[in-house]
Amino acid sequence: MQGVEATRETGAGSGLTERQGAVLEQALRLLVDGGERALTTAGVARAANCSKESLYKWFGDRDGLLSAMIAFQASKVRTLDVSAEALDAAGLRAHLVAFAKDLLDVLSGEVSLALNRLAIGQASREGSKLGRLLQERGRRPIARRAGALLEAGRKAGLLAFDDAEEAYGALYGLVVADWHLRMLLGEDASAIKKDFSRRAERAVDAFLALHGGKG
Amino acid sequence: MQGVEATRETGAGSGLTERQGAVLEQALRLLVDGGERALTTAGVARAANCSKESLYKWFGDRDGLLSAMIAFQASKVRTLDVSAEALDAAGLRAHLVAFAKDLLDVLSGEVSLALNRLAIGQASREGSKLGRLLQERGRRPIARRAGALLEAGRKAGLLAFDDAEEAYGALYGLVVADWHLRMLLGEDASAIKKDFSRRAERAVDAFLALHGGKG
DNA sequence: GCCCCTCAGTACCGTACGGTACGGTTCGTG
DNA sequence: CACGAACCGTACCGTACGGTACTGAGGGGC
Repeated sequence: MQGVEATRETGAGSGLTERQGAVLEQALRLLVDGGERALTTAGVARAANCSKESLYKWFGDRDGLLSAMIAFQASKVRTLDVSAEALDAAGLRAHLVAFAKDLLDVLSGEVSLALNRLAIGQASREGSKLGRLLQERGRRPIARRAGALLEAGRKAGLLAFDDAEEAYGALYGLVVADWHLRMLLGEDASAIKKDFSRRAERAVDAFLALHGGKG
Repeated sequence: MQGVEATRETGAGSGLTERQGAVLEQALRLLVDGGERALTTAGVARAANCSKESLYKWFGDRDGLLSAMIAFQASKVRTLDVSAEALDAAGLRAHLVAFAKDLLDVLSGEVSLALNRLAIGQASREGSKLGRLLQERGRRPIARRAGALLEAGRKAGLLAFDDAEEAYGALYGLVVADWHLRMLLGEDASAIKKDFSRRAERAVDAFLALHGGKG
Protein backbone atom coordinates (compact mmCIF):
# COMPACT_ATOMS: atom_id res chain seq x y z
CA MET A 1 0.00 0.00 0.00
CA GLN A 2 2.81 2.36 0.74
CA GLY A 3 4.09 2.59 -2.77
CA VAL A 4 0.70 3.70 -3.99
CA GLU A 5 0.39 6.42 -1.39
CA ALA A 6 3.86 7.66 -1.92
CA THR A 7 3.05 9.04 -5.35
CA ARG A 8 -0.56 10.13 -4.96
CA GLU A 9 -0.53 13.72 -3.89
CA THR A 10 -2.89 15.63 -1.73
CA GLY A 11 -5.50 17.80 -3.40
CA ALA A 12 -4.07 21.19 -2.61
CA GLY A 13 -1.12 20.67 -4.91
CA SER A 14 1.20 21.37 -2.03
CA GLY A 15 3.64 18.65 -3.00
CA LEU A 16 2.57 16.54 -0.07
CA THR A 17 1.53 12.94 -0.34
CA GLU A 18 -1.54 11.75 1.49
CA ARG A 19 0.67 9.91 3.91
CA GLN A 20 2.56 13.07 4.72
CA GLY A 21 -0.71 14.92 5.16
CA ALA A 22 -1.90 12.28 7.59
CA VAL A 23 1.34 12.67 9.52
CA LEU A 24 0.84 16.43 9.70
CA GLU A 25 -2.70 15.83 10.89
CA GLN A 26 -1.40 13.76 13.77
CA ALA A 27 1.22 16.37 14.53
CA LEU A 28 -1.48 19.04 14.71
CA ARG A 29 -3.47 16.80 17.01
CA LEU A 30 -0.48 16.45 19.33
CA LEU A 31 0.13 20.18 19.26
CA VAL A 32 -3.48 20.97 20.07
CA ASP A 33 -3.64 18.48 22.91
CA GLY A 34 -0.35 19.12 24.62
CA GLY A 35 1.21 22.29 23.33
CA GLU A 36 4.66 22.59 21.89
CA ARG A 37 6.27 20.49 24.61
CA ALA A 38 4.23 17.53 23.46
CA LEU A 39 5.29 17.99 19.86
CA THR A 40 8.44 15.89 19.85
CA THR A 41 9.73 14.15 16.78
CA ALA A 42 9.49 10.80 18.53
CA GLY A 43 5.95 11.60 19.61
CA VAL A 44 4.86 12.53 16.11
CA ALA A 45 6.45 9.40 14.72
CA ARG A 46 4.72 7.24 17.29
CA ALA A 47 1.31 8.92 16.86
CA ALA A 48 1.49 8.74 13.08
CA ASN A 49 2.98 5.25 12.91
CA CYS A 50 5.91 6.40 10.92
CA SER A 51 9.61 6.47 11.59
CA LYS A 52 11.64 9.44 12.68
CA GLU A 53 13.84 8.84 9.69
CA SER A 54 10.88 9.45 7.39
CA LEU A 55 10.04 12.64 9.25
CA TYR A 56 13.51 13.99 8.63
CA LYS A 57 13.48 12.84 5.03
CA TRP A 58 10.16 14.57 4.35
CA PHE A 59 10.47 17.75 6.37
CA GLY A 60 14.17 18.28 6.84
CA ASP A 61 14.21 19.05 10.53
CA ARG A 62 11.87 19.99 13.32
CA ASP A 63 11.41 23.54 12.10
CA GLY A 64 10.54 22.22 8.66
CA LEU A 65 7.88 20.10 10.27
CA LEU A 66 6.44 23.11 12.06
CA SER A 67 6.38 25.14 8.86
CA ALA A 68 4.73 22.28 7.02
CA MET A 69 2.08 22.07 9.73
CA ILE A 70 1.21 25.73 9.31
CA ALA A 71 1.13 25.50 5.53
CA PHE A 72 -0.91 22.33 5.68
CA GLN A 73 -3.49 23.78 8.01
CA ALA A 74 -3.72 26.97 5.96
CA SER A 75 -4.29 24.93 2.82
CA LYS A 76 -7.36 23.40 4.44
CA VAL A 77 -9.02 26.71 5.22
CA ARG A 78 -10.50 28.08 2.09
CA THR A 79 -11.45 31.73 2.17
CA LEU A 80 -14.30 32.01 -0.27
CA ASP A 81 -14.46 35.32 -2.04
CA VAL A 82 -17.74 37.13 -2.11
CA SER A 83 -19.34 38.04 -5.39
CA ALA A 84 -19.80 41.74 -5.00
CA GLU A 85 -22.66 42.15 -7.43
CA ALA A 86 -26.06 43.52 -6.52
CA LEU A 87 -25.03 44.77 -3.09
CA ASP A 88 -27.63 46.63 -1.09
CA ALA A 89 -27.47 47.78 2.51
CA ALA A 90 -29.03 44.63 3.94
CA GLY A 91 -26.81 42.42 1.81
CA LEU A 92 -23.69 44.27 2.87
CA ARG A 93 -24.60 43.95 6.49
CA ALA A 94 -25.27 40.27 6.08
CA HIS A 95 -21.93 39.75 4.38
CA LEU A 96 -20.14 41.71 7.07
CA VAL A 97 -21.84 39.73 9.81
CA ALA A 98 -20.93 36.49 8.07
CA PHE A 99 -17.32 37.64 7.81
CA ALA A 100 -17.27 38.60 11.47
CA LYS A 101 -18.66 35.25 12.53
CA ASP A 102 -16.19 33.38 10.35
CA LEU A 103 -13.37 35.45 11.77
CA LEU A 104 -14.36 34.66 15.34
CA ASP A 105 -14.82 31.00 14.49
CA VAL A 106 -11.40 30.74 12.87
CA LEU A 107 -9.56 32.62 15.59
CA SER A 108 -11.18 30.58 18.34
CA GLY A 109 -10.51 27.25 16.67
CA GLU A 110 -8.24 25.05 18.70
CA VAL A 111 -5.88 24.38 15.81
CA SER A 112 -5.60 28.08 15.03
CA LEU A 113 -4.94 28.87 18.67
CA ALA A 114 -2.32 26.15 18.94
CA LEU A 115 -0.50 27.29 15.80
CA ASN A 116 -0.60 30.92 16.88
CA ARG A 117 0.80 29.94 20.26
CA LEU A 118 3.51 27.97 18.54
CA ALA A 119 4.50 30.80 16.21
CA ILE A 120 4.39 33.36 19.00
CA GLY A 121 6.55 31.18 21.19
CA GLN A 122 9.14 31.00 18.43
CA ALA A 123 8.91 34.67 17.51
CA SER A 124 12.29 35.45 19.00
CA ARG A 125 13.97 32.62 17.14
CA GLU A 126 15.42 32.80 13.66
CA GLY A 127 13.69 35.98 12.56
CA SER A 128 10.18 34.84 13.44
CA LYS A 129 9.95 32.69 10.34
CA LEU A 130 6.87 30.91 11.59
CA GLY A 131 5.24 34.20 12.48
CA ARG A 132 5.70 35.52 8.99
CA LEU A 133 4.40 32.30 7.52
CA LEU A 134 1.32 32.49 9.72
CA GLN A 135 0.71 36.07 8.66
CA GLU A 136 1.08 35.22 4.98
CA ARG A 137 -1.10 32.15 5.01
CA GLY A 138 -3.48 33.07 7.80
CA ARG A 139 -4.07 36.75 8.27
CA ARG A 140 -3.56 37.96 4.72
CA PRO A 141 -6.24 35.89 3.01
CA ILE A 142 -8.73 36.99 5.64
CA ALA A 143 -7.76 40.62 5.21
CA ARG A 144 -8.07 40.26 1.45
CA ARG A 145 -11.57 38.89 1.73
CA ALA A 146 -12.61 41.70 4.05
CA GLY A 147 -10.88 44.29 1.88
CA ALA A 148 -12.77 43.15 -1.21
CA LEU A 149 -16.03 43.34 0.69
CA LEU A 150 -15.28 46.81 1.96
CA GLU A 151 -14.30 48.05 -1.48
CA ALA A 152 -17.48 46.62 -2.93
CA GLY A 153 -19.46 48.42 -0.26
CA ARG A 154 -17.74 51.66 -1.04
CA LYS A 155 -18.28 51.27 -4.77
CA ALA A 156 -21.96 50.69 -4.08
CA GLY A 157 -22.08 53.90 -2.06
CA LEU A 158 -22.83 51.99 1.12
CA LEU A 159 -19.55 52.59 2.91
CA ALA A 160 -17.39 55.66 3.36
CA PHE A 161 -13.73 55.53 4.32
CA ASP A 162 -10.47 57.01 3.20
CA ASP A 163 -8.03 54.23 3.97
CA ALA A 164 -9.22 50.68 3.39
CA GLU A 165 -6.50 49.35 5.66
CA GLU A 166 -7.66 51.56 8.48
CA ALA A 167 -11.29 50.65 7.91
CA TYR A 168 -10.38 46.99 8.07
CA GLY A 169 -8.51 47.64 11.28
CA ALA A 170 -11.61 49.20 12.80
CA LEU A 171 -13.77 46.29 11.74
CA TYR A 172 -11.28 43.75 13.05
CA GLY A 173 -10.88 45.59 16.33
CA LEU A 174 -14.61 45.95 16.91
CA VAL A 175 -15.16 42.28 16.20
CA VAL A 176 -12.22 40.72 17.99
CA ALA A 177 -11.19 43.29 20.60
CA ASP A 178 -8.97 41.48 23.11
CA TRP A 179 -10.69 38.12 22.89
CA HIS A 180 -8.02 36.63 20.72
CA LEU A 181 -5.26 37.45 23.16
CA ARG A 182 -7.33 36.19 26.06
CA MET A 183 -7.92 32.90 24.33
CA LEU A 184 -4.24 32.66 23.44
CA LEU A 185 -3.43 33.16 27.10
CA GLY A 186 -5.56 30.16 27.95
CA GLU A 187 -8.88 31.68 28.97
CA ASP A 188 -11.66 29.20 28.49
CA ALA A 189 -13.29 29.96 25.17
CA SER A 190 -16.39 27.81 25.53
CA ALA A 191 -18.26 30.46 27.48
CA ILE A 192 -17.37 32.99 24.83
CA LYS A 193 -18.22 30.97 21.78
CA LYS A 194 -21.93 30.80 22.34
CA ASP A 195 -22.09 34.58 22.12
CA PHE A 196 -20.36 34.91 18.77
CA SER A 197 -23.49 35.68 16.76
CA ARG A 198 -24.61 38.55 18.93
CA ARG A 199 -21.06 39.79 19.18
CA ALA A 200 -20.61 39.78 15.41
CA GLU A 201 -23.83 41.66 14.83
CA ARG A 202 -23.11 44.33 17.44
CA ALA A 203 -19.63 44.83 16.04
CA VAL A 204 -20.89 45.17 12.48
CA ASP A 205 -23.56 47.61 13.57
CA ALA A 206 -20.91 49.70 15.27
CA PHE A 207 -18.73 49.52 12.18
CA LEU A 208 -21.63 50.63 9.99
CA ALA A 209 -22.36 53.47 12.38
CA LEU A 210 -18.79 54.63 11.80
CA HIS A 211 -18.41 54.01 8.09
CA GLY A 212 -21.92 53.54 6.80
CA GLY A 213 -22.41 55.70 3.75
CA LYS A 214 -24.71 58.68 3.91
CA GLY A 215 -25.57 57.51 7.45
CA MET B 1 27.42 43.52 51.72
CA GLN B 2 25.27 40.50 51.19
CA GLY B 3 23.81 40.41 54.64
CA VAL B 4 22.66 43.98 54.34
CA GLU B 5 20.89 43.41 51.08
CA ALA B 6 19.27 40.25 52.21
CA THR B 7 16.94 42.03 54.58
CA ARG B 8 16.28 45.31 52.80
CA GLU B 9 13.18 44.86 50.77
CA THR B 10 12.18 46.38 47.49
CA GLY B 11 9.80 49.30 47.50
CA ALA B 12 6.72 47.57 46.19
CA GLY B 13 6.29 45.53 49.37
CA SER B 14 6.33 42.39 47.29
CA GLY B 15 8.46 40.43 49.73
CA LEU B 16 11.43 40.64 47.42
CA THR B 17 14.86 41.81 48.46
CA GLU B 18 16.75 44.21 46.26
CA ARG B 19 19.08 41.42 45.32
CA GLN B 20 16.21 39.26 44.17
CA GLY B 21 14.79 42.16 42.20
CA ALA B 22 18.14 42.61 40.48
CA VAL B 23 18.14 38.93 39.61
CA LEU B 24 14.65 39.22 38.13
CA GLU B 25 15.83 42.22 36.17
CA GLN B 26 18.59 40.17 34.62
CA ALA B 27 16.16 37.35 33.93
CA LEU B 28 13.86 39.76 32.12
CA ARG B 29 16.82 41.01 30.13
CA LEU B 30 17.66 37.49 29.06
CA LEU B 31 14.06 36.77 28.16
CA VAL B 32 13.77 39.93 26.07
CA ASP B 33 17.01 39.29 24.25
CA GLY B 34 16.74 35.62 23.51
CA GLY B 35 13.22 34.41 24.16
CA GLU B 36 12.28 31.57 26.43
CA ARG B 37 14.99 29.27 25.12
CA ALA B 38 17.60 31.66 26.45
CA LEU B 39 16.00 31.76 29.88
CA THR B 40 17.80 28.86 31.50
CA THR B 41 18.43 28.66 35.21
CA ALA B 42 22.16 28.45 34.60
CA GLY B 43 21.97 31.46 32.31
CA VAL B 44 20.09 33.54 34.83
CA ALA B 45 22.52 32.57 37.57
CA ARG B 46 25.48 33.51 35.39
CA ALA B 47 23.97 36.79 34.21
CA ALA B 48 22.96 37.80 37.71
CA ASN B 49 26.12 36.56 39.45
CA CYS B 50 24.23 34.34 41.76
CA SER B 51 24.11 30.60 42.26
CA LYS B 52 21.50 28.27 40.95
CA GLU B 53 20.95 27.14 44.51
CA SER B 54 19.88 30.64 45.47
CA LEU B 55 17.50 30.76 42.55
CA TYR B 56 15.79 27.62 43.76
CA LYS B 57 15.75 28.80 47.34
CA TRP B 58 14.15 32.12 46.37
CA PHE B 59 11.74 31.09 43.65
CA GLY B 60 11.14 27.39 44.21
CA ASP B 61 11.54 26.20 40.67
CA ARG B 62 11.66 27.51 37.14
CA ASP B 63 7.93 28.19 37.01
CA GLY B 64 8.21 30.13 40.24
CA LEU B 65 10.90 32.23 38.64
CA LEU B 66 8.67 32.93 35.66
CA SER B 67 5.77 33.90 37.89
CA ALA B 68 8.03 36.15 39.92
CA MET B 69 9.22 37.83 36.74
CA ILE B 70 5.66 38.63 35.71
CA ALA B 71 4.73 39.90 39.16
CA PHE B 72 7.93 41.92 39.38
CA GLN B 73 7.41 43.58 36.04
CA ALA B 74 3.77 44.32 36.84
CA SER B 75 4.79 45.90 40.12
CA LYS B 76 6.92 48.37 38.20
CA VAL B 77 4.11 49.57 35.95
CA ARG B 78 1.95 51.91 37.93
CA THR B 79 -1.45 52.60 36.47
CA LEU B 80 -2.30 56.04 37.73
CA ASP B 81 -5.99 56.57 38.28
CA VAL B 82 -7.55 59.64 36.78
CA SER B 83 -9.28 62.13 38.96
CA ALA B 84 -12.68 62.26 37.35
CA GLU B 85 -13.66 65.69 38.55
CA ALA B 86 -14.52 68.58 36.28
CA LEU B 87 -14.71 66.51 33.14
CA ASP B 88 -15.71 68.32 29.97
CA ALA B 89 -15.71 67.02 26.42
CA ALA B 90 -12.21 68.19 25.61
CA GLY B 91 -10.88 66.82 28.89
CA LEU B 92 -12.49 63.46 28.30
CA ARG B 93 -11.04 63.23 24.84
CA ALA B 94 -7.62 64.16 26.14
CA HIS B 95 -7.83 61.52 28.84
CA LEU B 96 -8.98 58.91 26.37
CA VAL B 97 -6.16 59.76 23.98
CA ALA B 98 -3.66 59.58 26.80
CA PHE B 99 -5.03 56.19 27.79
CA ALA B 100 -4.85 54.97 24.21
CA LYS B 101 -1.27 56.11 23.86
CA ASP B 102 -0.28 54.50 27.14
CA LEU B 103 -1.98 51.30 26.08
CA LEU B 104 -0.09 51.18 22.81
CA ASP B 105 3.17 52.01 24.55
CA VAL B 106 2.73 49.28 27.13
CA LEU B 107 1.66 46.62 24.66
CA SER B 108 4.54 47.41 22.31
CA GLY B 109 7.14 47.42 25.07
CA GLU B 110 9.74 44.73 24.59
CA VAL B 111 9.36 43.39 28.12
CA SER B 112 5.60 43.23 27.77
CA LEU B 113 5.90 41.44 24.44
CA ALA B 114 8.41 38.98 25.84
CA LEU B 115 6.27 38.18 28.86
CA ASN B 116 3.16 37.79 26.75
CA ARG B 117 5.04 35.46 24.43
CA LEU B 118 6.22 33.48 27.43
CA ALA B 119 2.75 33.16 28.95
CA ILE B 120 1.17 32.30 25.61
CA GLY B 121 3.79 29.67 24.97
CA GLN B 122 2.95 28.05 28.30
CA ALA B 123 -0.79 28.43 27.94
CA SER B 124 -1.32 24.73 27.41
CA ARG B 125 0.71 23.82 30.48
CA GLU B 126 -0.63 23.50 34.00
CA GLY B 127 -3.88 25.34 33.46
CA SER B 128 -2.29 28.44 31.96
CA LYS B 129 -1.16 29.72 35.32
CA LEU B 130 1.10 32.34 33.80
CA GLY B 131 -1.68 33.46 31.49
CA ARG B 132 -4.01 34.06 34.38
CA LEU B 133 -1.31 35.88 36.29
CA LEU B 134 -0.64 38.12 33.32
CA GLN B 135 -4.33 38.87 32.97
CA GLU B 136 -4.66 39.69 36.65
CA ARG B 137 -1.60 41.89 36.91
CA GLY B 138 -1.50 43.24 33.39
CA ARG B 139 -4.83 43.50 31.66
CA ARG B 140 -7.08 44.04 34.66
CA PRO B 141 -5.44 47.20 36.02
CA ILE B 142 -5.58 48.71 32.55
CA ALA B 143 -9.22 47.78 32.13
CA ARG B 144 -9.98 49.25 35.54
CA ARG B 145 -8.39 52.53 34.65
CA ALA B 146 -10.32 52.70 31.38
CA GLY B 147 -13.53 51.61 33.07
CA ALA B 148 -13.29 54.38 35.63
CA LEU B 149 -12.69 56.90 32.87
CA LEU B 150 -15.66 55.64 30.88
CA GLU B 151 -17.92 55.71 33.93
CA ALA B 152 -16.84 59.24 34.70
CA GLY B 153 -17.63 60.22 31.14
CA ARG B 154 -21.06 58.70 31.38
CA LYS B 155 -21.79 60.38 34.71
CA ALA B 156 -20.81 63.68 33.14
CA GLY B 157 -23.21 63.05 30.30
CA LEU B 158 -20.40 62.88 27.77
CA LEU B 159 -20.65 59.18 26.97
CA ALA B 160 -23.54 56.87 26.29
CA PHE B 161 -23.32 53.09 26.57
CA ASP B 162 -25.27 50.26 28.13
CA ASP B 163 -22.53 47.83 29.02
CA ALA B 164 -19.28 49.29 30.28
CA GLU B 165 -17.45 46.07 29.46
CA GLU B 166 -18.63 46.21 25.88
CA ALA B 167 -17.75 49.88 25.55
CA TYR B 168 -14.26 49.12 26.82
CA GLY B 169 -14.01 46.32 24.28
CA ALA B 170 -14.86 48.74 21.49
CA LEU B 171 -12.28 51.24 22.69
CA TYR B 172 -9.61 48.59 23.03
CA GLY B 173 -10.39 47.13 19.63
CA LEU B 174 -10.34 50.47 17.86
CA VAL B 175 -7.04 51.36 19.47
CA VAL B 176 -5.16 48.09 19.22
CA ALA B 177 -6.88 46.20 16.38
CA ASP B 178 -4.53 43.41 15.34
CA TRP B 179 -1.30 45.24 16.05
CA HIS B 180 -0.70 43.42 19.29
CA LEU B 181 -0.89 40.02 17.66
CA ARG B 182 1.31 41.14 14.81
CA MET B 183 3.96 42.37 17.19
CA LEU B 184 3.70 39.15 19.18
CA LEU B 185 4.29 37.24 15.98
CA GLY B 186 7.53 39.13 15.50
CA GLU B 187 6.61 41.90 13.09
CA ASP B 188 8.96 44.80 13.43
CA ALA B 189 7.33 47.34 15.70
CA SER B 190 9.62 50.26 15.07
CA ALA B 191 7.78 51.31 11.94
CA ILE B 192 4.53 51.19 13.83
CA LYS B 193 5.59 53.02 16.95
CA LYS B 194 6.15 56.38 15.33
CA ASP B 195 2.47 56.44 14.36
CA PHE B 196 1.05 55.83 17.82
CA SER B 197 -0.10 59.37 18.43
CA ARG B 198 -2.11 59.65 15.28
CA ARG B 199 -3.43 56.15 15.76
CA ALA B 200 -4.59 56.90 19.29
CA GLU B 201 -6.37 60.05 18.24
CA ARG B 202 -8.16 58.46 15.29
CA ALA B 203 -9.27 55.55 17.47
CA VAL B 204 -10.57 57.83 20.20
CA ASP B 205 -12.43 59.93 17.65
CA ALA B 206 -14.06 56.81 16.29
CA PHE B 207 -14.94 55.69 19.79
CA LEU B 208 -16.48 59.07 20.55
CA ALA B 209 -18.43 58.91 17.31
CA LEU B 210 -19.91 55.67 18.56
CA HIS B 211 -20.46 56.45 22.22
CA GLY B 212 -20.21 60.22 22.45
CA GLY B 213 -23.20 61.48 24.38
CA LYS B 214 -25.87 63.51 22.62
CA GLY B 215 -23.70 63.34 19.60
C1' DG C 1 37.31 35.46 68.85
C1' DC C 2 33.89 32.03 67.85
C1' DC C 3 29.56 30.34 65.80
C1' DC C 4 26.30 30.41 62.21
C1' DC C 5 23.88 31.92 58.35
C1' DT C 6 23.85 33.22 53.58
C1' DC C 7 25.48 33.00 49.34
C1' DA C 8 28.65 32.22 44.98
C1' DG C 9 30.74 28.86 42.29
C1' DT C 10 30.98 24.40 40.62
C1' DA C 11 30.50 19.75 40.02
C1' DC C 12 27.17 16.35 39.45
C1' DC C 13 22.90 13.47 38.09
C1' DG C 14 18.87 12.07 35.60
C1' DT C 15 16.22 12.87 31.86
C1' DA C 16 14.41 14.27 27.61
C1' DC C 17 14.97 15.63 23.13
C1' DG C 18 16.92 16.34 18.22
C1' DG C 19 19.10 13.91 14.91
C1' DT C 20 21.34 9.58 12.83
C1' DA C 21 22.16 4.74 11.72
C1' DC C 22 20.74 0.08 11.05
C1' DG C 23 18.03 -4.21 10.44
C1' DG C 24 13.86 -6.06 8.68
C1' DT C 25 9.61 -5.77 5.83
C1' DT C 26 6.52 -4.65 2.19
C1' DC C 27 5.79 -3.34 -2.13
C1' DG C 28 6.44 -2.34 -7.32
C1' DT C 29 9.27 -3.55 -11.42
C1' DG C 30 11.82 -6.09 -14.93
C1' DC D 1 12.19 -14.67 -8.82
C1' DA D 2 15.59 -11.21 -7.94
C1' DC D 3 16.45 -6.39 -7.29
C1' DG D 4 15.73 -1.98 -5.32
C1' DA D 5 13.05 1.72 -3.28
C1' DA D 6 10.43 3.28 0.44
C1' DC D 7 9.57 2.81 5.01
C1' DC D 8 8.72 1.16 9.95
C1' DG D 9 10.57 0.22 14.41
C1' DT D 10 14.21 0.74 17.37
C1' DA D 11 18.50 1.42 19.15
C1' DC D 12 21.88 4.80 19.62
C1' DC D 13 24.56 9.31 20.37
C1' DG D 14 25.48 13.93 21.87
C1' DT D 15 23.81 17.61 24.20
C1' DA D 16 21.30 20.70 26.97
C1' DC D 17 18.64 21.60 30.72
C1' DG D 18 16.27 21.29 35.48
C1' DG D 19 17.34 20.33 39.86
C1' DT D 20 20.54 18.87 43.87
C1' DA D 21 24.71 18.54 46.69
C1' DC D 22 29.06 20.14 48.15
C1' DT D 23 32.75 23.52 49.18
C1' DG D 24 34.45 27.65 50.66
C1' DA D 25 34.26 32.56 51.67
C1' DG D 26 32.25 36.75 53.74
C1' DG D 27 29.99 38.94 57.17
C1' DG D 28 26.68 39.60 61.39
C1' DG D 29 25.46 38.28 66.40
C1' DC D 30 27.14 37.30 70.99
